Amino acid sequence: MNNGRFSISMHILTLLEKSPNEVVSSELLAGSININPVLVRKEIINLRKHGLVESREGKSGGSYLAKPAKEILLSEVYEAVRQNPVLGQNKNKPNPKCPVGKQIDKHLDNLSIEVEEAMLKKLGKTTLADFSKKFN
Amino acid sequence: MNNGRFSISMHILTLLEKSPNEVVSSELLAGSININPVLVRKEIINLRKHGLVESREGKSGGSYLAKPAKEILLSEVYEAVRQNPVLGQNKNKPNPKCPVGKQIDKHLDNLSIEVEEAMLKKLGKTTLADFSKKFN
DNA sequence: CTAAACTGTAACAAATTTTATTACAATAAA
DNA sequence: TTTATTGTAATAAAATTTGTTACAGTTTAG
Repeated sequence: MNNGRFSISMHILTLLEKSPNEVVSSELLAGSININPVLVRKEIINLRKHGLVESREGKSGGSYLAKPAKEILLSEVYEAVRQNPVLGQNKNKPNPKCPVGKQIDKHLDNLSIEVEEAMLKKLGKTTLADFSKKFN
Repeated sequence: MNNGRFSISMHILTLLEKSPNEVVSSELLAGSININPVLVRKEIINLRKHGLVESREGKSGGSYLAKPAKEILLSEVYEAVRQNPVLGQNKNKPNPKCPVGKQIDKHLDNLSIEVEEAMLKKLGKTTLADFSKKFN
């Protein structure tokens, strides 16, 4: 669940990267992403918690990158927004009386972890700076 | 969106693998997964469309694997249930007047494709038979 | 030193998506 | 020819995500 958060975070981070030495307001970010400023602020709280951005309150407040874009790996962004295993998970508990039902969650979790490792390895090869460079 | 389908499909396929030379009803599958039989049937329709299972209608009907478990790659299962890019996607159109907003969807899509390739490569190394062997 | 422009946060509402339920025609075996 | 089962549609309920409103707290600019 909760898809779309990676996109939103990447959008925020890219905009911040494009505004060095500036403090960007949630309103401005929301205008580019086209979502509600409150959602932006919530997402920023999360990014801050993971050490990717910093914010300043009060008038002419806003956010900025907590470290150089070259040092922000996209795998860090993924990990910051990650909530569930990539391969999903059962919401209902499978039947424990069934030999398959009894164990499937564990095996699917293991599989998900392996797949996630492969993803993170791939994402870890790109930095925010690399990503940002793609924009003309 | 729609997570949980990979788990459900894997559960179905594992149960079918564990019942060779048998035809398994949606009711029985639903009982192990602990979801509604109609959902199982819908998921089976999808798996059938992708050539992974076959079904028989009428009394003592049900489903069975369309080919040996050794020939079913978990990447095929993923592709069968795949609906959206792994990294998610924006629901709102970003602001086209913003240089970042204008291009971000394209760049995120490209990134998602690369990441998905890494995932599929990993998943392609395991067959349904391998997965099923993990169950005692 | 006060008004203005922000962030942080909570509470709630709306929209969307997922999951469940009910119902029944069609099919095929017993 | 009755019974168990799939296929499928329609609808309802539940869960999740997204949006909105409101406002206290903070900081800076004038």
